[in-house]
Amino acid sequence: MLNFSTSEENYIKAIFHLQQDVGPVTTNEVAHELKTRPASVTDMMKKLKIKKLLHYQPYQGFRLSSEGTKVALGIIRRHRLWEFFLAEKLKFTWDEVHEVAEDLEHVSNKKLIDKLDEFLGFPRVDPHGDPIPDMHGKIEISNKICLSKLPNHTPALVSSVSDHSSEILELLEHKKISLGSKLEIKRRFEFDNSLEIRMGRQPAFTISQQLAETIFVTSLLPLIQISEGKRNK
Amino acid sequence: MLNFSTSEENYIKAIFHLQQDVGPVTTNEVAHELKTRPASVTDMMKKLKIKKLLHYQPYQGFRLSSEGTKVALGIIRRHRLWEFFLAEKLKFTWDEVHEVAEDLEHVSNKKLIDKLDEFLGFPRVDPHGDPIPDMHGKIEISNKICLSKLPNHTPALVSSVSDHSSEILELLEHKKISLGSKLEIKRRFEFDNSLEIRMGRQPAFTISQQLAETIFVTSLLPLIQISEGKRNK
DNA sequence: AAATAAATTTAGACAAATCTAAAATATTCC
DNA sequence: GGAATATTTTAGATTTGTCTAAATTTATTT
Repeated sequence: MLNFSTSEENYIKAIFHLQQDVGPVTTNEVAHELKTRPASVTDMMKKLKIKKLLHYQPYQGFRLSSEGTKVALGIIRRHRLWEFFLAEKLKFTWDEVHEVAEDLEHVSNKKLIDKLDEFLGFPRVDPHGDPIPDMHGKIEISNKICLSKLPNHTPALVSSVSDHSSEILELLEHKKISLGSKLEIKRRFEFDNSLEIRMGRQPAFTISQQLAETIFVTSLLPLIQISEGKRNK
Repeated sequence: MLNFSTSEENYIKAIFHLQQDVGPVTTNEVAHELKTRPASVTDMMKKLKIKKLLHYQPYQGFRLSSEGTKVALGIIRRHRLWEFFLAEKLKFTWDEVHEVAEDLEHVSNKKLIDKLDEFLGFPRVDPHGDPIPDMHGKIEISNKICLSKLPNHTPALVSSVSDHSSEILELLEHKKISLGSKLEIKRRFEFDNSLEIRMGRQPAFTISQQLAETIFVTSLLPLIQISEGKRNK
């Protein structure tokens, strides 16, 4: 595996993350994500295309190639292992780890990362609950669903949180929700889409729509797959 | 404290190390140390002079300013803490740590480094026996002397080794010499400047001039200061 | 299906860090 | 002390990654 510049790595990572949600990634999306200009994105896309890391036709958006995906998973592995290290060993709080890991992830010494992985006990998820790719680039795909889509009266475990800010951390700590918490929805309020939640034997409490949309859970019961109509055409 | 580019940091660090030995540092010395061209060094020196990190007059060589020294000590602190981490926690061997630390040292998040320091138990020296500056930039100055200058029959502790290669590691392991080993010189041979060494109750053995010159020791007895004539004029 | 708006790309410029080749300065040696 | 040599600096080019402004392509509206 070749080496890439910090800048190239940031583009690859951004595209990987943007790809998760939708189909092909657009110039503007990447520019917004990386706080750079669309023209700079175009320049870099040409470079990454030449290096065969992505598929790209002018004006058509881009998709990582399989090689590009491998590279992205390597970067994400490094990022998440460092996040785990920072939280677990150095006692950083949840909201602080991301920024530091942004720098550490670009140190791309394979032996370093594999030994770090071993030192940490081969953790499966980072402090936000996101899965850590293994040394071969394999990543766990879990059955996470957004809490706002969990059916009522269905016990589930909190498995990740998609916002990493100190503000959400403050709220989650106040409500004593953390990764692994078991909860279920008792009731949904139509007015503001807030949810009444039950955790263990504690009294029920409500959480806002915004919060419910950032929490992801794994159901403890098999869920009936709700069809979302046609998949991507 | 401002931030500096990886390249600027490498120049600052090189000058700091080269300064240790002699007086002002020359363009060629830095170029050689950093495997770059003299013209590149001159360019960077102008930049660092403007940033007040060093004193420099064309053709006169350079010296770090007190600000530049502070920056250098920060880089060295990061480098040596990471080396300690790699050796102690990730079980890297002695000769492997330097290269990886060369990359990690440029991640300059103060909180990261101070928490790493704490996690490691505030180590005083890195795996080669070189002192680690503390969070205020204070560095221990020890009374190390080169083993080749230790008087005969004077017990001393091995306190650092100035070569970090796998070749010297192999030799030191074979002779069972490590940091903290107590030894004394029994006899010197004029022919090749080899030394007969005694470690504990083991049988004496000899070491070459080359090896003696890379090992530094702290005498367990106060040594008479040998005058070296005039200091720097 | 034009006209307008939005997104994307191109063209050209710039800063950082490097290089080569030539010029300037210091040093060494007879 | 002056010629030869070594060192250092300058001048100008190159690469990477960025930018602005203008041109091009695609999408949206009426």
